[in-house]
Amino acid sequence: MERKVQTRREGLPELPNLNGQKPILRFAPNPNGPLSFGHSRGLVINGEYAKDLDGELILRFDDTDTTVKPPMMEAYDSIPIQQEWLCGFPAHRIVIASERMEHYHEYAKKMLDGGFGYVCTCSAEDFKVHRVGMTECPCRDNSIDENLERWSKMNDPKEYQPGDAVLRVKTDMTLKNPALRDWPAARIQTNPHPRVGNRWRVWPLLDFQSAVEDYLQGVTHIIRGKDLMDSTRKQTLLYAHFGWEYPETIYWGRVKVHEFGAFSTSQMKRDIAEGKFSGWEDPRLPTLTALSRRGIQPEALRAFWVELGLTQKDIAVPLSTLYSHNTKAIDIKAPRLSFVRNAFPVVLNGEYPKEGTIQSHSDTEMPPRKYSIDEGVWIEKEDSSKPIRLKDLCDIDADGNVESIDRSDKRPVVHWVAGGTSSKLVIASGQDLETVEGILEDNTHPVGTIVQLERIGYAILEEDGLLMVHD
RNA sequence: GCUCGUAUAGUGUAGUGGCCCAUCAUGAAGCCCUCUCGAGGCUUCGACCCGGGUUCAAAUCCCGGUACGAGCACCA
Repeated sequence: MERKVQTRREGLPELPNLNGQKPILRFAPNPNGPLSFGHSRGLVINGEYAKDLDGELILRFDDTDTTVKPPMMEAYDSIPIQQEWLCGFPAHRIVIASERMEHYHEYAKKMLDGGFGYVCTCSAEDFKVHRVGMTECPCRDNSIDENLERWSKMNDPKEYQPGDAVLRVKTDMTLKNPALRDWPAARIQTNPHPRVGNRWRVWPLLDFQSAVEDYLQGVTHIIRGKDLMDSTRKQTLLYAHFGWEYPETIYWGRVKVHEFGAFSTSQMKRDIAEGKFSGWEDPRLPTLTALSRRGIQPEALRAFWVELGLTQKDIAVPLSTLYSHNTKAIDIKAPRLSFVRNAFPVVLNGEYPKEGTIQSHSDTEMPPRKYSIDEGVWIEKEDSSKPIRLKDLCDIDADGNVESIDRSDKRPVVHWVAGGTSSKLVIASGQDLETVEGILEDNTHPVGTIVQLERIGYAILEEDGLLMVHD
């Protein structure tokens, strides 16, 4: 009996409603800090589609909030670098929202002119009562002229102050979903923006700014977290007012990586300021710079996210899944090296080759490593005082007497160092930084080389020691 | 409370009515190879949330239940 082999879809699912067009995708972080692991999903998914379908990836800085999550100037420079590192190509366009404010103002005014927006002077608390009670606020029925006048008052420093008035999109106060009822589109902020200072007073909120910008840029597909589902619905209502067609939208669910815990950009910023972490590159942090420093390869990150796919399911994945992809990326080019922790000296008695070479990598043609022994070697304390096989050298008994050059039995094979240099291996485990002292085999690999420490795992050579990649 | 969404092995994932006693990866266990607890090869383990309905036929469609998650900000 023959059974047909089931066809399994490889990679990302097909993009819906492509209709032969090249997709225009975007990834829009808030530049209030460097990119982190969480951002990498959006970058990878949007980037892979843009690359595979010969479309375009827009990198957009949604930096219209100067109060709650104010922008950080260095992020404007670091984010494009991190984006290119991760995606493997630079974004086709970079859009900075704070420099396109005149467009948002233009469409805000069109909204008022068209009678589908209004300036609301109710307090947030008062409006909440209307939202919950499905009642209309008094500002809703004001004339277009009244609204235009109030709009200019919002923009006038001598008139409305922050909190006095917001611009709202007129939807329907009896909509089933409370989130959609006359949602806010813009508000007054007087904190200076790091890029454009106090040039603007009325700033758009995400749902409005993003919607207008997606339209202006001709975005065809929006792929984002399902927490933004209501954003889509709000923006679709706005698009209907303008007579635009909303892009195809796809969502992914929440991802929890247990080892990373709950890091937020603002929390990390505080912890770094308090000295809890050494900086954005601290190997304990889930930032892209830290991951890169720790030897995580961009292709591993890409394979990881593509494999998780685009389901709306909430998932929890262990970091070991990412590590498994990373091993595939680094093993083939990682030279082997010995690092002896808790070094214990063993004097060798008997005949054995005092000089020789050992393979650097059993599956590649890497130049072999040389060793030279005076009278003994270092082994790990845990391996001492029992018969062992010194890897690639000889069998010895518990006292260091050489028993055989060839492997004679199934005794454990142990790594060792002759000479060597004392070094340290730093291991980031959760919130802790563990340092292990040891002796590293002499080598000429440059800083930044990812090596495999035999019987320990992968590590990256740094100026002052070794940083554990993963095992 | 209201609204929206999701539910396949330990963890992820494929699968849109019959090729499914369910795919692939990861994980665990074991074997082979290898002078690493690495890499590679092989074997084994292990799942369609529950209850109804539609149908000749349901993991797949419909309805309830349950669980989990998200939104209801003058944050993104």
